[in-house]
Amino acid sequence: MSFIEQARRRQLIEALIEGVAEEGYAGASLAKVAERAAISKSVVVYHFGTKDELVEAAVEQIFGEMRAFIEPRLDAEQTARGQLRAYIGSEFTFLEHNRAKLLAVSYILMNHRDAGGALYLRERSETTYLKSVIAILKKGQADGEFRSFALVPMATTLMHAINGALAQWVANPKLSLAEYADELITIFDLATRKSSTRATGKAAE
Amino acid sequence: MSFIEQARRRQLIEALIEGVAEEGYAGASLAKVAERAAISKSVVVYHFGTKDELVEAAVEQIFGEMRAFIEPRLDAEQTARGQLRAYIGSEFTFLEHNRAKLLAVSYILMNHRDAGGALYLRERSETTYLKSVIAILKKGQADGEFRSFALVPMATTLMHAINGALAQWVANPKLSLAEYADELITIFDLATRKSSTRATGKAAE
Amino acid sequence: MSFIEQARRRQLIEALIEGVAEEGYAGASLAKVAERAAISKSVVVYHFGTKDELVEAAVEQIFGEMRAFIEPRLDAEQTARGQLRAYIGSEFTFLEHNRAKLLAVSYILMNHRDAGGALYLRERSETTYLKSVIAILKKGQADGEFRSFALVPMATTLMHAINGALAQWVANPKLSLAEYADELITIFDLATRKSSTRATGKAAE
Amino acid sequence: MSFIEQARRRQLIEALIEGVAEEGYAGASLAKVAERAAISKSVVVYHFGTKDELVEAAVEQIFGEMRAFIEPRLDAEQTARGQLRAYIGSEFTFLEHNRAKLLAVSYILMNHRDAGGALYLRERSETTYLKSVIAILKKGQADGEFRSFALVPMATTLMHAINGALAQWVANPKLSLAEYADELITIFDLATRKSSTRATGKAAE
DNA sequence: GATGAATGAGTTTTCATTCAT
DNA sequence: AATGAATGAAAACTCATTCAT
Repeated sequence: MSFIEQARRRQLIEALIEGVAEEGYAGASLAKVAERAAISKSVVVYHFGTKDELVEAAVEQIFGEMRAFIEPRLDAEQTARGQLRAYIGSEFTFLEHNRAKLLAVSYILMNHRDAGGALYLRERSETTYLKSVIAILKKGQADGEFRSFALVPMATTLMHAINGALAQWVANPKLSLAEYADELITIFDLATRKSSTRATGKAAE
Repeated sequence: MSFIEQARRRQLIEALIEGVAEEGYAGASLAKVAERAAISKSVVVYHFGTKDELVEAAVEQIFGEMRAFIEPRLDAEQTARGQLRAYIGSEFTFLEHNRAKLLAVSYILMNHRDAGGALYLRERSETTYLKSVIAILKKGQADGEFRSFALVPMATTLMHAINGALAQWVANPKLSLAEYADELITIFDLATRKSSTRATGKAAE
Repeated sequence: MSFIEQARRRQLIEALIEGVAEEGYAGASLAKVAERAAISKSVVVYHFGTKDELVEAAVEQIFGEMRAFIEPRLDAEQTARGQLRAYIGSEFTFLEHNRAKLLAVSYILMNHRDAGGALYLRERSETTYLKSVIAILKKGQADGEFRSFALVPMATTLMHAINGALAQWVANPKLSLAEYADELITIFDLATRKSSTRATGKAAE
Repeated sequence: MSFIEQARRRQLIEALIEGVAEEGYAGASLAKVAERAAISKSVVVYHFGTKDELVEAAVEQIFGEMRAFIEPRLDAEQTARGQLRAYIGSEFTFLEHNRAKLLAVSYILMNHRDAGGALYLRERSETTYLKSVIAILKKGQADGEFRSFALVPMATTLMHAINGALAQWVANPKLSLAEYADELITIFDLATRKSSTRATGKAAE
């Protein structure tokens, strides 16, 4: 892929993200993206072939960035409990610097359907992100750090809790994300730990 | 409002709900609603004046039904802890019998914007539903049942947790909602109770 | 169907026919049809739902008119030979007064494809028109009027011969259709009759 | 013209022919041709300047090949009757090995128009092919082999008869072209010969 | 020789809305 | 109370072509 092509693709994906973050999924229209990028609609088609491919490329990219940001922070932790805190913390850090991206993703996952009307991207997000949270939870149970609970509801709740933070932040931009993150860390610490365990650190304060 | 008018409105709102639940927010178009109700587009306009008014009427109605279902179940509980469990339980019971309605609401809240591009319905849902959860949490803290935590993140998390259950259920229709509800009850029981409190019953198992 | 609806459909079909006759299949575009009818594109969609339905409605109508014109003229003849002459003669008479319609049909049959890329209308024309010619030929052979020959090539040749006349007429509008018809009558008279038969009348001159 | 240039032109013309034969005139678009040839659109433009020139080059080439195939076979015959049979026979032989080419030509002749909207290629085909048939017919009449008939209708009918065979073959690929050719030979033998003439050979069987 | 990039005009279709009846 | 008719704007996409490299 040529340099100019890469630049254009990046520019168009950015335009899409901004548009969707501001206007909702309607901001993903070829016309809106082209206007934001100050080019003609056909350029978008030229570089992506299809609206769907643009949207999917954007999601892939954001997912990739998130993974690249979060994974090393998880690997730096030994305990499942530490990983859980690191997961929430790094999601929030990422969120803080990528509001538009996460907003865009959440609009797209809710609205983007293939020709058959299926929400295939939703599924992909589940399998990608849910799985990594579930892995942490499983490890915590295996290591005796976590109590026994059903994995899917806990993981789903955590992911939607972060999404809820995003929604709150959008509604109220003065919200302190750091404090919000601490609250979530405590909530999931309490929700997952073995009840006999005397919690130490923040969660027990 | 005449009887026939009421019937029509109910019919059209139902058509909208089905359409949105199946096809996403695109299912809210006048043409789709009219087709589903097997009448002409102009009838919809006649009874609601505007697409927006139809959509908003649908949301109002669903919100009303939820309130009517949940509130008495909350009032039957004395303790905040009991109310919290009742809240989650009755949300799930409602969900079980009103999948399409809640699905439709979640699509609409995410997509419906006024002429100026504002998501005003989202705000309304927050003020309505969040507030009732916050009231429970506040009472629990005042009565010494709950630990000290920030109200908004906890309430937001709970509401999005329920939304997460809906999403999981849509993706996997065989999911046991009762078990899922129990898990959530435990999670929020653990997350809210005073740490010194020795939980009894399910939550502590 | 209301009166105004019928009128619009007739008008739009007419616009389509004129457009296609003048500009080829490209003249069947919604924009061109709408412009010719001096209305907006959406009116066409309103009345036909789809471009394909408009095109197919036009073809049906023309086929119907042809059938209505030709069939009684065939029924008025007792012998196969007479029917063959009547067929050619009435096709030419029809052609003379419906140049645009037949031109349009021939463009459409050559170009109109369904979503899968199949030329389904061609097939329909074959089964409709070829069959009636084949019936005449069969009868002629059964009655001993015609020699033995393969039905499909003869029928196909006749139909394409008439199409050829249309093409010639378009290229050269001063062409005498009556004389051309006489030539074709003779050609197919000679081609079909029993070789022992002494032809009488024009064909044998 | 360099060797590589020639090769490219041949390749592109071939891609055009295949595309048009399969998809109709829409298969003649630059994008489709380029995709079929697995090169970029600009290559097509580079070698032909214009879509129209590509299309016309393709037609020229096919016409040339037909002429090269048929002419010697005509020259090998002394009598007009023999030439007529040879013409039909060699057209069919050519057709049998060049289905896509003839299909493509027939789509192009029907659809390709210049900027002014004129079907100039049609005219060219008439003057090229019709003329050679007319020459045969004229000779047959001059030599007393053929009866008196109008030249244009007979020649047009013959040419369209062959086209009809192509159409039948496309609709029904199991069709025996050899038998079909024999039928046409007989038909035009009977249609052209002097009525007193006792036909010999196949036509009179 | 070949191609990547861009474009404006064109395609069919969906949409919310207005208006007269 | 209902609806048929019409519309302009917008949607995604295709097309032939131009231009710089």
